[in-house]
Amino acid sequence: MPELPEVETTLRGIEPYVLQQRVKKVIVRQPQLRWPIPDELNKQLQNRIINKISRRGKYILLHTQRGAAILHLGMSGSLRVVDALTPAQKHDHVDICFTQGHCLRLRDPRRFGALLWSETPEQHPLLSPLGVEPLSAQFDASYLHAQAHGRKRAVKLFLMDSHIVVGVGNIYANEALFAAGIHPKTAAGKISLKRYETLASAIQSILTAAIQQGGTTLKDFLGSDGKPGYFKQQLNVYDRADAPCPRCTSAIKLVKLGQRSTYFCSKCQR
DNA sequence: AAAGACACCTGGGAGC
DNA sequence: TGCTCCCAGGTGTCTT
Repeated sequence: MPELPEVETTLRGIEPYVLQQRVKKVIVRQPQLRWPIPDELNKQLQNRIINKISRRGKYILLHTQRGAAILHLGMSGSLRVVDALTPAQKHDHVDICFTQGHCLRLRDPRRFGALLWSETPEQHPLLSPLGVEPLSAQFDASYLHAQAHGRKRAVKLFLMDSHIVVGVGNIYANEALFAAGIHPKTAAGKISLKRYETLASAIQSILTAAIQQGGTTLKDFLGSDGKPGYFKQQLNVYDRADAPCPRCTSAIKLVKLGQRSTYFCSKCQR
């Protein structure tokens, strides 16, 4: 479900309700997410203050003075801030309740998300191998070009590999390659530095624009305020198989790459 | 070392 | 109406 813009939208939405709040208790209704929610989570968070909230890739971190909860929304996860008395609905798996009477509620129908605890989150095995942030200064054409050296895999899969760059999921990988005029099956290692310049800036401008619009709502993504994202209106290729290419009007093609739907214009993307 | 397939899980829509 | 099948915004892990 969420890619980087949706996670960032979620984070910004919940931040005012979470920062500097003291945790009263954690209610776990369904601990079986991608990995079991650790038993110690309530013990670690109870009576502690969330003094910082951050994002690394698609992970959201709720920091306390001595450790952090690590949260991932998977394909279908969402976070809402609700009054603690609001009845939990199906798939509302976890509440992090605060002393002020509200709580942060995690809903995740498919349960591909995760909620973990680490005293040293930056060294956590899920986080430490992650690649660069696409909106950071380290992400540029020469980084991509260097990482791609000698690689034969399709550039789209290369872009979606979180060990290279985080946060670029299926929607934005498709859109960025369209914007850059690069065919998604091109071997990552045979793309020139020049073309990586176009691609890197396309990724950054698309992610930035999507964040500004509150993310992309396909069917069920809602920001923590319950509003959808509006970026879907600007998707040029994603989910538009057979529709006319906005640039040249020829039909958008759909193929599978790494079992993921891949949309592109065979005329505009070479 | 790198690439590819598979796994986890539920719900929605298409087609019959 | 109801069944079956396919698809979905992610990503760690196992196999080649």
